Amino acid sequence: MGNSKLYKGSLNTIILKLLEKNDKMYGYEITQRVKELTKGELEITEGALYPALHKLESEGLLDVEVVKVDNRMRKYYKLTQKGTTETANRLAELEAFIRNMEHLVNPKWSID
Amino acid sequence: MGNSKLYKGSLNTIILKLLEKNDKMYGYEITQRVKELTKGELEITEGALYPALHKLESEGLLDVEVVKVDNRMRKYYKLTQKGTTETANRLAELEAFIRNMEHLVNPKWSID
DNA sequence: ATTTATACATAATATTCTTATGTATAAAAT
DNA sequence: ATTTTATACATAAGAATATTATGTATAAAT
Repeated sequence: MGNSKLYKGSLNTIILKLLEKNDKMYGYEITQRVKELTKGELEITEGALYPALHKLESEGLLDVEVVKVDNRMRKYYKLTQKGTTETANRLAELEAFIRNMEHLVNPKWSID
Repeated sequence: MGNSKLYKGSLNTIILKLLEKNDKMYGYEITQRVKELTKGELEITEGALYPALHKLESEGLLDVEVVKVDNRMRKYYKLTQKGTTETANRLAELEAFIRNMEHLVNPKWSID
């Protein structure tokens, strides 16, 4: 993903959040949406995305529905109930992460 | 590091930033400082920290100075000139990352 | 005397991602 | 007409980064 190593570990959270907002999406759509939302700065690679989707499905966080559009396959993913709960948890973790990084990188208070 | 997977990839940036602020630090000190600054939420493991410090040193971003205090060894690390430059780059990347994650997770504008 | 804290280190394993490769159809460009 | 680009999925080999487990050694606290 992208050029920066910082995204490592955040792909699942990104996928879950997009599905929370958009009800159902397919893989290729996710890559394009992320590109748009980050103005081209974040490009999800297929080698990361598809295994991630499969894993989230196997964990019971996503349901899949295969559809044929213009003679091409699409696999639409949507959050399960468990997935919706887990998304809230992941988002809380993300916010905690960002708060912590801000403390470390731009501390408003300091013990020095 | 911690419980969340999100920190994967950010350890180097954290180390560099702490050294930018504190001139020189030793490994154990870094683990304790991070723990304090995050109110215990982020605990750097030694198995991640020491290899990271060695790598940053081998890349020429850190200089090391071995000191004996109370008959115990300490390896003090500090930024090289190259390390100072690289720290600025990494911090800019971190800020870009956080902006992008905010766009993805809490978009102020939306194309939907 | 034992445990906890300080202080370093590395090996085996797990996780996550990149890069490369593969299949297949539709649309656009040459 | 043919080649390239876009759409749409997938997986395997390898790199990068972290966890867990283990090891050495000294000082302080229980």
